[in-house]
This record gives sequence, C-alpha cells and structure tokens, in this order.
Amino acid sequence: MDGYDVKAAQERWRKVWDELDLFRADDRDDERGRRYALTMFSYPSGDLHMGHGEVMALHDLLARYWVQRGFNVLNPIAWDSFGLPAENAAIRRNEHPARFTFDNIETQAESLRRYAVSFDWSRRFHTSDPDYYRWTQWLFLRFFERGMAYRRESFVNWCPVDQTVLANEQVVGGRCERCGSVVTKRELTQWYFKITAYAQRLLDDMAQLEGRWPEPLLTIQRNWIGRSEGAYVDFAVEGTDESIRVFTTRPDTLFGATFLVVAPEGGLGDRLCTPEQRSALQAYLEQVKRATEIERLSTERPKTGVPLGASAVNPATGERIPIWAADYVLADYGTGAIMAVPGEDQRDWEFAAAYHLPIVRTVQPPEGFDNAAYAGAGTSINSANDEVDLNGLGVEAATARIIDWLEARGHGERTVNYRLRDWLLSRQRYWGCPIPIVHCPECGEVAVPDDQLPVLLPDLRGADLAPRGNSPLAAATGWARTPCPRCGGDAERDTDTMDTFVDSSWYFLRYCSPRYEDGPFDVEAVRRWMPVDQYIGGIEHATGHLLYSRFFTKVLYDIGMVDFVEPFTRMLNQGQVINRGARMSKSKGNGVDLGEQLERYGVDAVRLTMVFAGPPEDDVDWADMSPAGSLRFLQRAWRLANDVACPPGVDPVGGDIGLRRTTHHTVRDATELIEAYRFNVFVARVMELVNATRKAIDSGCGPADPAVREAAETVSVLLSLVAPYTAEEMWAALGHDPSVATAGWPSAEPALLVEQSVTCVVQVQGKVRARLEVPPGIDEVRLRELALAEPAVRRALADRGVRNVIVRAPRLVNVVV
RNA sequence: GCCAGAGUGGUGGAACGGUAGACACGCGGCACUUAGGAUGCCGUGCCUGCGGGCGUGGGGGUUCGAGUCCCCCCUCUGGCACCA
Repeated sequence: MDGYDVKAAQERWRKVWDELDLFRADDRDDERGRRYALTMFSYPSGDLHMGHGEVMALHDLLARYWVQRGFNVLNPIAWDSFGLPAENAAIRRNEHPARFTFDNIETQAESLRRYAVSFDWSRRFHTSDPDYYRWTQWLFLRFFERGMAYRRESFVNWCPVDQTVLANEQVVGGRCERCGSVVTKRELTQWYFKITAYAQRLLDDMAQLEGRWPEPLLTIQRNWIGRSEGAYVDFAVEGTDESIRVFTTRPDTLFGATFLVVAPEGGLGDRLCTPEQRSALQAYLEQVKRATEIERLSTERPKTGVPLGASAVNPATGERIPIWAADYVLADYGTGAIMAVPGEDQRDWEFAAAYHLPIVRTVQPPEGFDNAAYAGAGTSINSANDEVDLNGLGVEAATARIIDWLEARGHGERTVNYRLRDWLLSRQRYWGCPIPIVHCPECGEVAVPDDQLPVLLPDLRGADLAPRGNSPLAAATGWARTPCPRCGGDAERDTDTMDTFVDSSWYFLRYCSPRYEDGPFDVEAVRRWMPVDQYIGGIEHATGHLLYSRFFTKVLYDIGMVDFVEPFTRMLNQGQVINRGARMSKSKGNGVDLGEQLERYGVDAVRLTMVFAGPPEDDVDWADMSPAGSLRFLQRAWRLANDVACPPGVDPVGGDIGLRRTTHHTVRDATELIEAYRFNVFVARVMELVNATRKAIDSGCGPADPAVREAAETVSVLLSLVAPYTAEEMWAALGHDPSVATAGWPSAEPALLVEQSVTCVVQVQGKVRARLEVPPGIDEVRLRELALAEPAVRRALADRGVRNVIVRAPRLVNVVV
C-alpha cells in the first residue's frame, strides 16, 4: 500500500463534485453571512500557465475556507475575451477571432475544473458576448452623458506594429507593453474617459484601503496620480493682450525666472511665434515628432529648443524675458508651459547653459551644478520688489507669501496639479466593444439610443482584420453607414472599439446578477454582494485595471447605481512564478508548463507547492520548489486516514490527551494563520499535526485511539482548502460521505489549549544558560528560585554577584550581573 | 535621480521586543528490502580543547534582553522618471 492513485482520484471526485454542485452562491437572504471572493478573470490567450496555478491556489484556499466557515460565498469566474491576441491569431489563421477565443475559453474552463477551483460555474460569462458588451456600451453612454467620456485631438502613443493607439498605462519604458515595439507619437482624435476629474477622490478614498490593500500597491497608485501643490503664474506677452500661464511647484523662485519654455506641440508655440521664427519652429516640431518615445525619455539627451522670438514679462521683477519652445516641456502636464529658473532647476540650468540664457541665483545652486560655469554665468539676486520681499524666508514661507501676492495682484493663483492623464480608450482594432456613437455632419456626436443597443460587431474575419492604421470597422462600410438617431440624415458610426480595460472595469458587478437583462446589473444583487471582500491578482494591474475599476465605481456612485465608493475591500497581490531566478520566457528556455507539472505530480501537489512556497506576495522560484516533496506529504497524510482503526462517530473525549492537545492547537493556529494570509505557515502546522499523528500511531497510543481519528479528520478538513482531492480521499477512507469541502471548520476546545507545562528559558546577561519545565501558573518568586538554583546558571555566574533578575513568568528569567 | 519594499543555514522559508533557524527541500546515517528514486527512524547553522565560543548585509544606538525598534551606510528588487 504505497498511496492512492492520484489520477483516478481526480477523475472520480470531479464527477462527484459536479453532481453535488457544492459552490453555488445563494442569492436568497438567510442567516448566513455573505462573502465575495474574487480572482482576476482570465484572458483566453491559451491554456492556463504557472501564474494561474499560483493565483488560483491562493484564491481558492480563502474561498474554500469561507465555505467551511459556513458563509454563503460568491466565487465566480468569467473571461476577458476581447483583445488583440485573438485578433492577431484570427489574421494568421484566416478565421474569426471568436473561434480562437471560444476554443481557449473551453480549454481554460476545463483546466480550472480539473484544478478544482471552487467556482460557481452558473455565473460564467465572457465580455465579447453581446449580452455583456451591450451593457459596456450602455455604461459608456452614461459616462458620455455626464461629460466623463469625450473626444479630443492630441498626440497619442502609437504602436507601429499593432497599428493602434496605446494608453499611457500600456507604454512601458517607451515600448508597447504587449509587443515590445518602440512607441511613436501620432496626432489623432480619440475618445477619453475623464479620470482626471476623479484624481483627488482616487487619492482621498485610499484612506479606507489603508491596511487592507498592500502598501506597495497603494504607493504605486499614489505616485501614478502624482499630486503636486503649487501655483499658476501668468506672464504677460509683450506687445499683445495675451498672457502665458505656467504651473510651478516653486513659485518662491519666481524672481529667478529668466525665460519661459512652452511645449513645441501644444499649439501654444504656434500662437506665440513671430513670423521670423515660424519656419524654425516648424522644423523643430518635425524633429520632435520623429523622435521616439525612448529617445525622448532619455535624460542623458542634450536639451534642444528654438526661440519663438516673443518675450514675456516676469511679474515679480518686471523684466523682459524670452520665450522658447523645447521638448523637455510636456504639452499634457500642467499648462504645457513653464517658467525656467536656471538658478534653481537642473533641467532649466542645462537648457540655459546650452543656449547661453541668463542664469541668476535665488536661494542656492541646485546640487551637482558646474560651479565654475554657474559662478561665471549667474548673479545673485535680491528676491524682492516694492511690494513683496522673500529674502530670508524658508521655501514654505516664501511660497505662501509670493502666492498671496500673485493672487492679490491677479498674476496667478494657488493650485494643485496631477500627473494622472485622462484614460484614452479608443482602439483602432476589430475585436473589442464598439463605441456606441454616431457621427452626424449635422448633429455631431450622437449617442446610439439605449433601446438600439448593443451595437453589434459586423462579421469580419481573416484578412479584413489586418491593421491599416484606421479601424477595421471603417472598412465595413455597410455597417458603418447609418442614419443619425437624432435627425435621420446620413451618418457614420464611430469605427473604433474600446480598450479592453473598459470591459474589465465592471465585470465584478456583473457577477452579482450575470443574466440580468434590464441593466448592467441588478442594483439589489449588487447591494447584496458588493463590495468584494477579497480580490487577488497581480500588482502589474496597479495603474491599469485596479485604478480604472476604482474610477468606474466612483462614477457609478455619483450616478446613484451603487452605494459604495471602493469596489474591493481587501486586496492581495500574489508574487510571480519564476524559474531559475528569472521570469519564464521562450528566449531564456526556462519555461515550465503547468499542464506537465499537473500530469507529473497531480493537482493537489502542485497547489500545495504553490501555497507552501512562502508568503503569498513573494515570487516563487519553481526551481527551488519540490512538488515531489508535496506529493510525498499528501500520500503520508492519506495513509494516516487509512491507518485509523477507530470507527466513525466515536467521541474523542477519552482519547490520547497529548495528541488531542496538538490537534486543537493546530486548529486554533490554522484559523489565525489563514485570517492573516500566512498560508505557508498554515501548511507547516498541518504538516506538524500529520507528523504527530504518525508518531501516535506507530509509537504512541496506536491506531485505535479516538484521538487518532480526530486528528486524521482534522487533517482532512484543513487540507481540503489546499488539496481537495486528497482531502476527499481521506474523508471517504474515514468513513464519511462527500464532501469534505462542506464538512465545516473545526473549532478548538479551550480546555485542550491550556498548557500543562511550559519551557522556561533562563538567561544570564541575555544568553540562554538553562531551560526549565515549569507549570504555566508558576509564581515569579518560585521561578526565580528555580532559575538561580540551576547548575548551568551558577556556573555562568561564577562568583559574580547578581545585580538584577528579570522574571517574565512562566517563559523567561534573565539574570543580570 | 526620486519613492516604496527587502537582506536570516547549502536552498525555500519560521520566529507577540524574550529558546534564532519551526515546517520543508537537499544531504549524511540506520532499519525494512532481491532491489529502491518506496516507507519509517536518527542526524544536519558555523567553530570547538565538549566547558563553551560565534552567528540574522555592515557600523552605531535604545533595552535586563534586538532578526524584530531608532540613526547612518552597503546591496538587491519593484514603481516613477525632463511631471516644472
């Protein structure tokens, strides 16, 4: 009898579980508490990989724990099924993207069932289903009505390979996040969500996530939103009625502003430019556009720019200062214009040095400045005029004073700026949710009426989908041409589709009522289940999906559709599964196939390995793991159940007290450890219980003792969270009906948690010299006597006198000499 | 450069300010075996004169007592990066 047949068990229990239908969430109200466990839904680009193996093992542990605790648990799954991989595959194979998508969904669904994740399969859906994207469109229109979705022309990130625009969040290090090609800029009219309107609320509401979301995740979001406090300052343009508004975080350096710089592409440069400089600006603009994002991002690159010929007036000094255009100033941050203070700012200093512009010192030279050049170029100035004097003030006080003055004189105002940009949602691709807008020559942008939703995708496939720089939908002229819903005249549909992050910004709401037909979700069902109690997924979604979902939730709150402002109460970012110190990749040849691991060790051993590897948020290096060891442990646990010689139903009271104590301590610890997400330590405790039970059977109370049965049953229930097949095998071997998954969480008997004796450590000068077994209730005086009487303590003391004795009964005595 | 987080045996990792290294992997030994990559048992931080000494990246500090708290430094990982 070596162990059980893992594969046969997987076959057997899957059928039993399907029949029992164990994990269906109950929409009816009852006395049970409710829990909503969410894992990031899957993108169907192939079969499940090792990353899925980890996240699903962790997610399911908690979901199954809640089931065992008796909660009514919602644990749904769906597919994020629009997107580029399906479209690219369709082009390659000359077929419809739906084909690739649905094949992969079926493959993944089958794998997830085999992996024994406790999903409520009745709620399954996918985002490319018209029954789903109809409501994505409906939600878009609600945003549109409120001015939260709008169209504008601007320079956008363009991926030359995928032939589509990218959101800022999808540009990583100047490259397309998906295909890795170097991103360029294009001027296009595109749809945006006005997420910037929610910047402050996205920051403020983090207060309720503090301590519940991982700190690194909150930090990333905070930095991404990038709040900075400062002021707008208006500079009059000489010889015109115009003025240029700049944003600065250091208005206290205004006296040192010796020139202005505007972004070349914002239109501002064009307006200010004198006729003589126009051709120079044009040439510069061309040069800037050619530069790739990577070149532009390089801080090593020397500063470039052109003078616009115009001048402005520094409101503090009254001095005439030149206006330049340079690409180190960004069009879409602040006002697209800055006041340059080369005596204070490294970048301005570099620019001034390159073009021999005046430099004056206000407070102190920025760090790392070329002092010789600085001293020669600059003159120290007096930061004061007839009305305001900043001399001798610290940054804070000077800032406050100058802003007060600017506001009083109408030269500017206090303000806050955010790094966050609006969310560009248009994509020039086919396999996405169509934007439900009609462009009418008479009426402009007209919403498709709600009762005409969904705007269905036309049936395109193969070559028709090939990227041409505009949307494939534009080629479907029969589809695009449509009467204007308002005036009935000839009009055109919007031919872009939405970023798939739109689809995923509300899917967790759809789960609450997945077949609802009168809206995106049943408000009552959402009230019942939301917000999500536990969300698990990768931290790579920090500035994308997680931020967008928070934004969507807030807009829905403002519309009055939900009564909470944060969708995910608790968040866990699991680490990645790597191999031999690096992310798995084809080029490195270090890929590990989940299916192969499952084939070799079985589902339970792989799940156990993932959970036991370490803290859930740490990366798992598969090369350091031992799924074979996990399998050995599971077989060991299983043998326990088979060795039990005490019949079911026998009262454990009267069983071996030592083993019973271990069992009940394990139960108490297990509960605390799971609540604290210390899953790896939880597994270690279960291992200890298995070891103790083995010992009891072989060289202790023997297999017929009721305590052995109690221990084995406890192991079975605890293991059901991680190794559902093994747990079920054990449960059956112990003479119970399935399923152990709903057997109920054990509770620790307080009487069995009381220690009989504890080990007291006796230290001399903080070093351990002896250990004593003492009763837990021992009094301090007695313990002190025992400790001082220990031979090892006396030896360590030698003839030195005792100065002090710290007694922390019953665990510790420290003798100080 | 700025902002986070982390440095513990050969390895993954444990440790309410109170026994450093739980639990595993690996390794060594023993038992059972025709055999074992099965199973069970024992051992396993380093040094040692077997009394003990040294050990949580380095250096200081607080404390009766520091892996844990504070300060400085080093290294690594992640995020942002010409954001004014």
